[in-house]
Amino acid sequence: MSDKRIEILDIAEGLIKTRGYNAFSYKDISEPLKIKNAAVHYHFPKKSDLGEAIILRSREKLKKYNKEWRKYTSKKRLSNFIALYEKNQSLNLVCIVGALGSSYDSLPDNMQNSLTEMSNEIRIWIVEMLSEGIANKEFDFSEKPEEKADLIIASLLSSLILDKVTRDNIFKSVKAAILKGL
Amino acid sequence: MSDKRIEILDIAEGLIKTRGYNAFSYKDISEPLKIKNAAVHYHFPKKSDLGEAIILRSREKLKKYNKEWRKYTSKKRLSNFIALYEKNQSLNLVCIVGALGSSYDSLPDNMQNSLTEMSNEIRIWIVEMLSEGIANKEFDFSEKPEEKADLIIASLLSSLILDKVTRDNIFKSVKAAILKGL
DNA sequence: TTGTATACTTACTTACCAGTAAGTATATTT
DNA sequence: AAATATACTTACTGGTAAGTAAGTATACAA
Repeated sequence: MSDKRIEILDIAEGLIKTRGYNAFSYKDISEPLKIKNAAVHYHFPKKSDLGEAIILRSREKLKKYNKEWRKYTSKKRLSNFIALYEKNQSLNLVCIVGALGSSYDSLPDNMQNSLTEMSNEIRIWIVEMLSEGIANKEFDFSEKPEEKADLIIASLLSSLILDKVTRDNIFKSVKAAILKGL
Repeated sequence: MSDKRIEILDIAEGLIKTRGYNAFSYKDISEPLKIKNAAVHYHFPKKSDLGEAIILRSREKLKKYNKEWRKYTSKKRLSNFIALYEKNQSLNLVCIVGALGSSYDSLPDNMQNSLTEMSNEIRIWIVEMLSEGIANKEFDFSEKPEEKADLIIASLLSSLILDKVTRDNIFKSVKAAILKGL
């Protein structure tokens, strides 16, 4: 991947995570990079191509982490997963699923499909993490792993949204509540 | 409030809850009502007026429920609160805070402010509900009411988003997990 | 050295969107 | 009966957005 392509993806991802898919234009990307709007179209002919590329890049990153973290305990893996959201929070960003999911019906088909696949990949991953933690007695909770996973993912996702809206630190208390419940 | 004004608010609220604030136009409202786009501008001169009116109407509704439900037990009140989300879920809608909050930085100032006030009103309300439930032994949990309230609000909010994205029933398991944790 | 791929710029089209000014129909008030 | 308020329509402006066609500069390869 060329440098410019990566720079475009980085800027667009930031815009999606603060303003959403429908509130940015190619001008918002081309201006800070000091190129023309048509240059962005050269790399990503349609806006939906750019949107899909951002989702795919995120899915690749998660796949990479999934592999890398296999050597760690379940506890450590979950803690690392929470740290991914903490990173967004420190930059005042919403996560991709939250940013795009809330306007799901307005998204082009290719983005809807890739986003759906992404969120299901995350769910499977976390269920696996929790099930293993229960099996080797690192975790102790009464809910079904699927139920627990959904609760964790859901609360992390929206704590980022609520952090912006309430102008308070919801993430902190949600993180504490999640760890207490394991 | 006139009939048309209410009809406009209803349609716009549905559009926000499925597509987000930046993905609908006055044409999307005027067409189904069989009026001209300028007629919508007559009722709400600027789009941000319409956006703010939708938030304000929601806040009024919540204030009304807050009053009406005072006669009920804490358990019943919380159950009613969850039912508000269940209503959205059954219509495949995201809640207002989720729909607007995820693109917070793109919203006009008046909407940002009203949305922030709304979410803080909800937090105060739920903390009150939980604190009373603890005091009269209807509830039994170890977290601080503030922490618990944030977890409940956060998980409800994003279960609606994740329902759309995963095309599964996250809300159901999140609701179960919340009730189990009280 | 000629060709070809890459990474753009220039210049444009088409379309839509928010917003407005001016006029019209109808009902209500004075 | 005249004046006024309400709820629009008609007709328009200015701006911006997505997307494209054609041309240019550079590097590297045949």
